[in-house]
Amino acid sequence: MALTIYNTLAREKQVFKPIDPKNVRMYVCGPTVYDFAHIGNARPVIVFDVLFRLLRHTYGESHVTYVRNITDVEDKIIARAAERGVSIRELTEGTAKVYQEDALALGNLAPSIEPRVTETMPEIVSMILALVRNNHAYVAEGHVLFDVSSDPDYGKLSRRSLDDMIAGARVEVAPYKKNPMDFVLWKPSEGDMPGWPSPWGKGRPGWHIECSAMGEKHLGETFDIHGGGIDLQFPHHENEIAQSEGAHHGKPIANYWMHNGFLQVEGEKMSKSLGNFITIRELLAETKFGGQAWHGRVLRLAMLSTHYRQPIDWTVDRLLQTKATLMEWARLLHGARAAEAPDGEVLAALEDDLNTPSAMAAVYGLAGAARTSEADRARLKRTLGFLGLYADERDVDFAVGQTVDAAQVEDLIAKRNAARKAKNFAEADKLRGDLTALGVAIEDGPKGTTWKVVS
RNA sequence: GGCCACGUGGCGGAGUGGUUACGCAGAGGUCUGCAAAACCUCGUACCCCGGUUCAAUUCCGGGCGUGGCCUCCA
Repeated sequence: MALTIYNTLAREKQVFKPIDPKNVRMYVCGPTVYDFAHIGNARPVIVFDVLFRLLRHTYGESHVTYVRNITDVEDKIIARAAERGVSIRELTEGTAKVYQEDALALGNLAPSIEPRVTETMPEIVSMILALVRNNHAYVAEGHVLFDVSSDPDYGKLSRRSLDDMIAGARVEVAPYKKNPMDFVLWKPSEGDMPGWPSPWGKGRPGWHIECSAMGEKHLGETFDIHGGGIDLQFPHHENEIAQSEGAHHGKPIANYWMHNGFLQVEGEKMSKSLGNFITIRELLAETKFGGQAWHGRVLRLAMLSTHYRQPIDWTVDRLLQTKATLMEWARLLHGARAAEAPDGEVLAALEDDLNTPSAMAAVYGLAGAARTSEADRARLKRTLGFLGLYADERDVDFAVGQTVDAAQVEDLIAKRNAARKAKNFAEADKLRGDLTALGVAIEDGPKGTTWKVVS
């Protein structure tokens, strides 16, 4: 079966045809590193990691290039660094490191390239020069602005017309703009603000140009897939298209645009003012959400349980259910060997525009078969590994931060079994109650009593 | 105000113009000292109102609800 992708540009599912099967190229907008990433930021990272894995499987591991940038120049970074009294570099390096650790903990592969804006200045400046040369940009009061009226296709991704945008605009229009929708490519930096030399004086790039420049630098003028959150569709991606295609004489920047849906927390928009703002780090290492810390793979599977284009509601309930599922699989797979290839049904579901819920249905079927068949166990292990959902964890590993005293548990079990032998069932049941209170469930099997930590 | 998504059984969540996934929870059963695990059985749901159609949850229109973008938030 062929991979199909919902292309935002066309508003329909299309069969994916790479420009060069020997080098399939994907760009995904990464974080602006001024603060820890929140759980909403994790969605595109996980979703496009699954796509990365699928592409690697289809075209070969060495034939896919995945670029996910780190934006380390931005006004919010400048403000935050000043606020904390640290250097910009300290702030961005520290935040980027946490981001990479978080991404890894969520079971993601590292992208092929993680470029930084600070390392892309020459390319940014030369792209702006090209835009000025092609009459798509103009200089005004030390700024360089993109002239939207020069681009008849402006608005093609978000399907808005310039007229609509201007009518609905509530933006304060800078006096030096020719058109209210014109956006900044380069702006002046004064005093000790971070700045780089340019033909227009010391300055720094505007918000959108960095992605255009990094895409071109690492993937060429036209690449296959561009991904990101739906909220970036306008203006960020629209402007990326305008810039890259303006600089490249109309050559498309990407053939397929993919957008993941928004995330809500317990039915509400996540926001600092509502007090439900939650970072990946807090979910992994603190007990702020749902009273416990969560294993990264729990967060990953929870994210993949909804199709990427649907809105997702991030709830404690969902995490509890997901965790139980993963613990079950981990118990089932302990000691299993991995098969050669992931399950065909799962792959087929993923090839249908990354239908992860449908893929999970196939996984459940496999898990059922795996209870009695060693071959299916092997296949399940390989498939979950492929999805980034299993790497030989034990079930207890998913119960993050819930430590139990194994010696105490064994002792209680021994006492209970003694009571059972003596047919003192009232005492046996009391001891079981004690174990339950410790968060331990027991099973009397033919080979004796086993126990496990439960959520 | 303008533009755009989404609304499925108790919960989560695919999908489809007519045979209605899958997971969790729940009910009954086999089993068990009691349980658990395992296994078997059980759920005809698709926001509202019109329209198209032999037939709509699925297509079209309107309404309501939720959310997104237009305020450099993925």
